[in-house]
Amino acid sequence: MTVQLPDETALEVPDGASGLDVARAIGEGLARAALGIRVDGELRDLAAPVPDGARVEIVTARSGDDALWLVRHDAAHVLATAVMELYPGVKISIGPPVDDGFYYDFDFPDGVKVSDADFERIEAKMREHVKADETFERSELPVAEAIERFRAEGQDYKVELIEDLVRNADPAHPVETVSLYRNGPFTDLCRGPHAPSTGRIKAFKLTSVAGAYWRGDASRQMLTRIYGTAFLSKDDLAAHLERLEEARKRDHRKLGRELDLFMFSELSPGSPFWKPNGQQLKNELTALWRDENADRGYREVQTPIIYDADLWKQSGHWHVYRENMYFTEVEGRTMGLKPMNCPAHTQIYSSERRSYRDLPIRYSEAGLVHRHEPSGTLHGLLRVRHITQDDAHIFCTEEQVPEEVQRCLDFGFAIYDVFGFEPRLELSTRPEKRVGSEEMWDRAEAALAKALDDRGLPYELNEGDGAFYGPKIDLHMTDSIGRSWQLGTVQLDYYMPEQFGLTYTGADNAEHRPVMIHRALMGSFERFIGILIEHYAGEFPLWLAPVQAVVLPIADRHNGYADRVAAELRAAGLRVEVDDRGESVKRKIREAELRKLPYMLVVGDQEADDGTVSVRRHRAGDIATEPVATFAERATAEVAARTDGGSAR
RNA sequence: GCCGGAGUAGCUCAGCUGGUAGAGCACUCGCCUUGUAAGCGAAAGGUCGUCGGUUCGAGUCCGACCUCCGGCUCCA
Repeated sequence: MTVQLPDETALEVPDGASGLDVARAIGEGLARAALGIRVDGELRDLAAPVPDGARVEIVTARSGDDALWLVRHDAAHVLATAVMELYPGVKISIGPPVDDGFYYDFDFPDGVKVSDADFERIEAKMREHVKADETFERSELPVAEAIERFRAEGQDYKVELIEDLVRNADPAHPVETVSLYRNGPFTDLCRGPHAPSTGRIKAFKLTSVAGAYWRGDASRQMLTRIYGTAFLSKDDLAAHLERLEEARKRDHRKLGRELDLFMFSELSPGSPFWKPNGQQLKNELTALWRDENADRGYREVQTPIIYDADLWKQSGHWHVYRENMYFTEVEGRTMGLKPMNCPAHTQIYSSERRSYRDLPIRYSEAGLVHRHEPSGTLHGLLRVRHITQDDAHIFCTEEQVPEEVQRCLDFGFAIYDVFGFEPRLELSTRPEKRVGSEEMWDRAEAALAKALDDRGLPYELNEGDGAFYGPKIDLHMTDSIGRSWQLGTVQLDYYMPEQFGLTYTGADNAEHRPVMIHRALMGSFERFIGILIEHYAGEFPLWLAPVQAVVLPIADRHNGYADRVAAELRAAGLRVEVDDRGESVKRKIREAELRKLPYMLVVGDQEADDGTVSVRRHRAGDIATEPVATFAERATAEVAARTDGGSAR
């Protein structure tokens, strides 16, 4: 028979040849290096038979993700092997490879707690199995036998997995057998594939331990998940750990403290305190948002943060969202802090009679909302309870929906472009806890999908993750260590206009129901700034930098001149400090560099005589000695352009 | 909310098996008057997250709670 190789050549191999046979036919060296194969696009064991005419690709350490996937999958099994030996009575569940490594979930016997202090011991045991270079052997077992086997071993989770496999199978292709993989003393229920043997894991490390619900279900058993990572060389592992270390340096929580941007207090968990520097940055961002809103036909409003529960009953929040809201009793009335601005905006809408000629009406609000996020989910600025949204609600006719949604997307991309962000798009559809009719959801979901498709934008379908009142298009960004966060959102809502009885008078002089579009582009200033800090690693573009320049007099006698320079620059609209402490220039520069201040202006006898400043740019070093006015022009132009001035990394 | 870990000076961290707290940097003061990433010296600074327990004695051991960190669930 023949197989197709990636370079389009055909290779003659004996009937029934395995992947290894194919590799051998190409070369002995390749056969030794082979970890697995891709057959017609599917990753398989090296030992798997190859069908006649198949396209076969040999996976080696140089195959990138395929190779990592195999080795990490292997490492997960080796982890389970070690844990089974060290902790008799442990029950195993699942252990897949993931983005940066792998994990395995265990149910340890009562009283056994595993922490990272145990990693050394577990890793040592894992090393033994890697060194032994145990072969991964695949076998197939009839379902009944497999269940019996795992039941006998007390591996209840495996039994449940097999039973579910059988139950959820396509009736046309019932599951009759399951595959097992054995390495050394350990056998696991596993679909595969695996590399030929444990010795192919050239470098691994356990990284963390965490709780994880069995099958991701919060009502079920909490298992212990051990995370690790594995690579094809020690250098790759070292490089990976190095990257993690670098990522930690740009963690917004660390930079927020170091750069004096914000702080937290135990007395108000999940609520940032903006310090002057952080507030300055937030103000600049708000100014950008205001400018852009004004350009696009939005009118800014501000609404109260606390309302009678009646409002929340009418909006649906009371029924669906109460758990996440803060309530208080005042003179016998139940009042709730707003978790969203939408009901408030409907009040303004319905305060007047509206004509079709008025639509679309676009209200924007830097709205302050409070949500009682579960304590375990709070995370710096990225998950807070005190949220300032760059919110807006558009009231329009059904016909106007497509254009308004497009405008929102355009607006979002325009904002993200300022920072060089490339968000990932998601379309989130009807959730389980929802309001409104199925027909309404069909209509709304179709409208959003069409908006994305019309522009050919790639997006992910996130089923069941919509808002309770309507589907949404979300813009996601990742933080410094690769966690994804939702920022912007555009939500289509037919429900709330109905609930609040919103109307407009049409050209036919009859009353009609408007449609509401909820949209936040940055999402919240808190989360957006968190991402921004990590994106810039705290080295903000000039327009955002809380302090844009610091004047550094060389000796006390230059303080007067330094003050005059600062005054001139402030008059030009720049945010300038003078460091007139009796410290050395070296020290002042070092500290300014650590504060990541964009410009340092050194002034001494020479500069005072000539009316100049010696300009040093953060990271770049000395760039010029120029008249104060020239520097002012340089800096104000940079600010006006809202460019990153080359500081983004 | 759930599982695990952690909480010592403003920050980063020491403090062995219980014997009433220590360093560097920062802050304050003094000297130095400085030319592109740390000048020198002195003083000061802590209810060891909170509350309770064990003990002659608790930063250290035990319990509860709070907050933070890593995940899980959740993220309207």
